[in-house]
Amino acid sequence: MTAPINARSFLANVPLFKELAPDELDRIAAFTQQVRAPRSEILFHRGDEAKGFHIVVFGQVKLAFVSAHGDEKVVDILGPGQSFGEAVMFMERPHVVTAQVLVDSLLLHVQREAVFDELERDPRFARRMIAGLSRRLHDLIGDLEANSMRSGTQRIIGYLLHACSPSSAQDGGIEVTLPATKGVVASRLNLTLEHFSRILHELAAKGLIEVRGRSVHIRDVDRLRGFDP
Amino acid sequence: MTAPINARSFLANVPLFKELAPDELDRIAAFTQQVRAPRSEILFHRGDEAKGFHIVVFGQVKLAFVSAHGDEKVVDILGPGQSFGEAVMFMERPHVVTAQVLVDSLLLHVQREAVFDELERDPRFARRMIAGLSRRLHDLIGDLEANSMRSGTQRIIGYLLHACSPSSAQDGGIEVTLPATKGVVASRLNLTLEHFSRILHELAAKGLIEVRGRSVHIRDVDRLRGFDP
DNA sequence: GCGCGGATGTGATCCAGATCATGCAGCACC
DNA sequence: GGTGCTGCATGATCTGGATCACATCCGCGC
Repeated sequence: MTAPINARSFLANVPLFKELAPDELDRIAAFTQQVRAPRSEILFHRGDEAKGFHIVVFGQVKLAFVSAHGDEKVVDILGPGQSFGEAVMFMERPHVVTAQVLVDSLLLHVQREAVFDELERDPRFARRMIAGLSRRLHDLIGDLEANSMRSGTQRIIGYLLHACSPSSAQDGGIEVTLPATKGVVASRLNLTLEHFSRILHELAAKGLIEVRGRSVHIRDVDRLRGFDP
Repeated sequence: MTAPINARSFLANVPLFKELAPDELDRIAAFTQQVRAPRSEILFHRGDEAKGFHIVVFGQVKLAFVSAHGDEKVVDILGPGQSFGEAVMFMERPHVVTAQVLVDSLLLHVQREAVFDELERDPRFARRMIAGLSRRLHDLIGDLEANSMRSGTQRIIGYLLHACSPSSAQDGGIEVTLPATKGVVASRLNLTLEHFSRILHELAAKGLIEVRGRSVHIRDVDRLRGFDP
């Protein structure tokens, strides 16, 4: 299902490919295919070969470890503009996580060859790629720190604060909407759904937040930030 | 304490710089300085500016999170040939971990500028850098998985097996030497020293390993691998 | 060979968070 | 207006691993 024309215009808006010359974009587009995936579809499993990497155009994808026993731990929840699978593609290794689509989505799949070729040609592209990997690495270290040095409550607070950081600091508080079901977010934070639920209610009981379905209202950002110690 | 001549010959043997042309090596060397650091010296703290990245020539360095309360969690233990600090350098962000020297060491410090310049010039170098970052990312995801999906015992077994994987599979078993004190290794595995000690003794009690100081003798690799479930 | 400090072993106890079990609310689909 | 699903809350209980508190061991300088 290759559709170079459409893919091209999407590509042009992905951070990674912005400012590429038209001919470069054409070459990339030639190796790119659109992937429509309905909710709950699995894009790849751990162990599958990585022939390229994915970009989310619209929709939502989760990356997760899945144990032999079926229980899973969500590594990340990805939305429009975000990409995944690059690292594993560069190493020419099988995927280490499983990617599952959370809501009906459109993705682009860029083949390895296109990226490798472009790296040879355009140092700016290489820089962009390096920047992307570095950012990922940085975020991952942040998660590692959170998981090993902070309590569940602290992780949730951190997550809420992070999720709302660029948003308008209205003085009536801030509204944060969880990107996925509570179960998925809980797992992303390395918590069980039950524990997540309890902590949310505890924070609500202390007047720090209000929860209505997936939307969390933070009454006072600073008070939430300076909580618990 | 810049010493281009010596640094050059070290650089030539670092995986990252292997196969670079002599003039490229010269340019890098011009921006590289040797750093001698005695045991327990801190190379940088979380929050310090990252002006470049480090390579271990000989010796050993640990990277760790340090909480306000003084307790730490070791992220990695690095030996000769390994480098660290690249990701943070590329993002032009302060360090997120603290680096402390474990035994008297010699390091190289390569300045940002040298790397950025070289990236422009040599796509092979960019590829090498990308490969390095990808590997790091991959390993980190492995740690994340271990910490969130495996028990302490499983993490220790995994660590032992990984540490001996390329070594000679003598049929009398394999000898693994812990790279640092048990306290440091324990923290690396996200365990307390006490817990680590107990698990080691438990494994020894089951006849799977023998521990004598820092050296661990694995009687039967396959039996160790297929333990616990 | 003595004393000292860092690195360990071991027991007793504690606790955050997981598990198990159950109820229930929405919401789509006959 | 059931009937079945998926998502969520909440109570009761369990447990891996952390903490605290000592006792040791071992190398090293003097």
